[in-house]
Amino acid sequence: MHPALKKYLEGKIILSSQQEQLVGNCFKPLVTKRNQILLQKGNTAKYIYFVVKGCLRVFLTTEDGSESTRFLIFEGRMGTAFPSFILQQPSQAAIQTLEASHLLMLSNTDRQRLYQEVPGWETMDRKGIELDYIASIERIESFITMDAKARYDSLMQQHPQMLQRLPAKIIADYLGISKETLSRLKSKR
Amino acid sequence: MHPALKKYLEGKIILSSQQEQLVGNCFKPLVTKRNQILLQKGNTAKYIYFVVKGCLRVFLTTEDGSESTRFLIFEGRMGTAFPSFILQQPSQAAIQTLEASHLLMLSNTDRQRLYQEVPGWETMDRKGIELDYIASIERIESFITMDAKARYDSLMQQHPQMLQRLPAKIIADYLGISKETLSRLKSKR
DNA sequence: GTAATTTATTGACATTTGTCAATCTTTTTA
DNA sequence: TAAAAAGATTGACAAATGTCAATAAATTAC
Repeated sequence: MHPALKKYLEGKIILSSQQEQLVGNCFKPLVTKRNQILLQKGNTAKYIYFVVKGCLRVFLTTEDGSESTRFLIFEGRMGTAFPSFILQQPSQAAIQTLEASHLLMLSNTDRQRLYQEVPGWETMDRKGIELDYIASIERIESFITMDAKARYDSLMQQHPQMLQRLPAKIIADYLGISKETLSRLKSKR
Repeated sequence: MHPALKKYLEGKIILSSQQEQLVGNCFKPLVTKRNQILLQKGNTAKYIYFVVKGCLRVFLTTEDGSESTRFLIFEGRMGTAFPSFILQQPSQAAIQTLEASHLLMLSNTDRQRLYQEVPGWETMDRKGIELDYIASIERIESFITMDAKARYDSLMQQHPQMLQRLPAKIIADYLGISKETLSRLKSKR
């Protein structure tokens, strides 16, 4: 098993060496360049990605060519185009790497297999989904209760590394604002 | 077991009569009036609510007294102040009934008990959480990609009953807009 | 290393949305 | 049923944010 995945699982679940091997085999390594498309809009998401190194972006594209970032996934985290992956339906969103990345891919079938063959895996996974869901609830609240400036400040406080690492236009559409507005917010202290 | 709950579980899980009794006992009935507070902001959510009849509102209050609706929960659905319930931390949000309601309450400890004693319960619950999470992702997307009018039209199409049943000001803050703006959107075609 | 491309900033202006206040309507309660 | 409370609408105006265009800066690719 990849040491980064092992670290991720530490404290979340205890695996026998046999189980560890099974889990390790289910996560297939993938090394990508920057700006590589992992999932095209319209295709069905087959994998969840664990990010060992690099960064993924799940984003929407509209008819007129504009893009909106639904999620960003950094080192030590898992993610995918969740609705498509769970419902096994064509994805509204696409997935791309924002940096050269090292990934571990878990297929939907292997995911089911882990549920069945590794006691405790489903509980661990459920708890992970619960936390992701909570994060998304908090993001919804940020849209309901905060203006653009407040959302930016909040992001700056919670994920300062995001701002340094990613182009501002990605941050802007993650926040749901135009890149010009973000640029002005930054200078406006 | 309450017939509404039985109907909810139908097709999701198969229970022995003994298990059915256990589940039925875990969900405690509660009859409320309109505008009754089920959870105060600052308290920790102890229950998930299944709505047999009526409607719940999970909402945020700010210092200046304004309110924002985080979630609305109608008949045949379950919900609570999710972050507080899962993390067992003081809730940012409060819960109130918007109508006289019939509820079934599941405590956190009984929830754990069902996980342990009813095979398949956790799987069913996980799938429910996945769907709720998907719904919240779609709501995030609505904030990133749509303006107020588009969000209103979308809600009107997906949940027309909500608009008829609830005061417009509740709808407005669910959409993240002022009640005046909503009022204008409605007349504007 | 330089050209090409992408990204960021800034200004001018348009549009959307919010706020406040007044009034009208509906619903609730006594 | 009448009074009171809550909710909805509308106008006037302010504030926030978007759009378009020009330019500057940074990054990427050859």
